[in-house]
Amino acid sequence: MQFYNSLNRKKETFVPARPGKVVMYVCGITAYDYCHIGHARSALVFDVLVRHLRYKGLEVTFVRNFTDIDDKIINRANAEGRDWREVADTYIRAFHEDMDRLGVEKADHEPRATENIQEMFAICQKLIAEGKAYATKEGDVYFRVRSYPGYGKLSGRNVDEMRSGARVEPGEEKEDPLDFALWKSAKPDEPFFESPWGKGRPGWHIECSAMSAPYLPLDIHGGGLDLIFPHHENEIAQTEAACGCELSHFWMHNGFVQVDSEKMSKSLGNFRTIRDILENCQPETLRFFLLNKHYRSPIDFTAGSLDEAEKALKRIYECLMESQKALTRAKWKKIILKEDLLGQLESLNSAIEQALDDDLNTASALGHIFNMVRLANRVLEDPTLKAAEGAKDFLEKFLAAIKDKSAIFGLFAQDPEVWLEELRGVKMKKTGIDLAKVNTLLEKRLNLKKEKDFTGSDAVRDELSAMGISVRDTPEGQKWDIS
RNA sequence: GGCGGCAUAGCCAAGUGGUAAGGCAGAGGUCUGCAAAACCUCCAUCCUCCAGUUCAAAUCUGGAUGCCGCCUCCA
Repeated sequence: MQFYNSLNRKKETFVPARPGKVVMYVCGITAYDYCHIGHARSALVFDVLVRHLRYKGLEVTFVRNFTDIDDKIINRANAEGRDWREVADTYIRAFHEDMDRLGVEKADHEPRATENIQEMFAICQKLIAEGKAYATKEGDVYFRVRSYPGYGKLSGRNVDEMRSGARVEPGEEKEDPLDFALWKSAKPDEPFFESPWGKGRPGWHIECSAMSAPYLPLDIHGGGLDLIFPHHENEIAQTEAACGCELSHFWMHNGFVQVDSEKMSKSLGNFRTIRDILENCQPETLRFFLLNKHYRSPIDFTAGSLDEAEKALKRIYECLMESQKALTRAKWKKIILKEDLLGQLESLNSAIEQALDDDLNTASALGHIFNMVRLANRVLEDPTLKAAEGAKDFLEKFLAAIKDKSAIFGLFAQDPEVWLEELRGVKMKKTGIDLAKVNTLLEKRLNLKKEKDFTGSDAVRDELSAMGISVRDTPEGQKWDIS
């Protein structure tokens, strides 16, 4: 297995520190608003990573934190006249709801910043004692950036060339503009914790250092691309300066989701929340869309992108349904198959695993799923082949392979009929089509067809078509779909 | 100004040294009363451009152009 390690900017063979065991920490959300599609991507990418590692037989300890004290949470609480704790709780709950719907598994540990205040004190005190941090008269604690020689190794920055910290807020007493806050003194009316330096609250970066402390050293640390600087850089500095060990051997960062080729931002007003999107599509469609591209590439969310994902997924579910149906056959014929179907299936199956082993290439892996589907469709299409014992064997193995892989992707796991029915419901809701009217027309068409009045039945079909309904005739009768 | 990333068909998207996966859309065929779905066939002699390395490059190197991200809160 190899993954791209942001730390060295190249793919490296993944070897966990302890054989067979992986410790993975991913930066979770700051709980001040509903999650958007970008949060969904990050969660999904690392969800699939964990699933894949487990699939490979590794014992994974997965930690994903919550930031539940922060300026934005406080601002939101003030604006709504609520307690900040209540705001954080609300959005943490919402996070879990959204993630459940998307099929993102819970982390093994989901620490909250406010539950780890003592650990933050411990880190601060150790750093101060060793001269790597200092407290000011106001009760702020700053990290002495120049005391840590490795500063900038993740983001590829040079301390002497950085002008980032050149900004010093009024009232700050930094020794060096580069220094960043570990602990912030509380302004009047702000929530606070009693600390060795007076009333205050944690700086953002120290939270993750405290929450990851019980699990060190980490094999993989993940998060969004934007967190590389300053968040992850600072996290490395604090933790490594305090513990003297490596924070994480691998750093993995997921790319951004853009909306109509623009960055999602509050100011542009183009935020798309998960719950908003799921009003009009199945969770699995969003999941498929986000996994159908390599995790490090930027992904552009546009009006049509979910429709495309939906059609692609439907292709797979229809194939699964037909395969299941074909297997209900009672008698199978002894026919020698000309083609080595099982061999092809097997090589596709291993190609999927290889793709995931190579920097979690879900896009490539899903491509191979479609190749499997094509293979199965070919069997299903040929009446002779379909009845052969070899086909039975193939279809059983095909369904087993899909089921096996669905544990990694978190896709294709539902009952095909249920999923397709749901899809119809979603489309019905979206288009506002009247089910009763559709059924009336379908019945009318059926009767006309029985009377061989094809002109009449075609007229009804046109009428349905105008409504956005496509009808097809199958051995089991009329089937319809919203196009 | 500093650091980094990306550029593959109408669209989405894999491929990082051996001659272009997959999805959507499109064309023809099989099937069908006609359709639809499915299947079969076709759809990039070429991967932004220029130069170089190599027997061989979309893939490596240098340069150009374009787009994007980070450097301030951010998944």
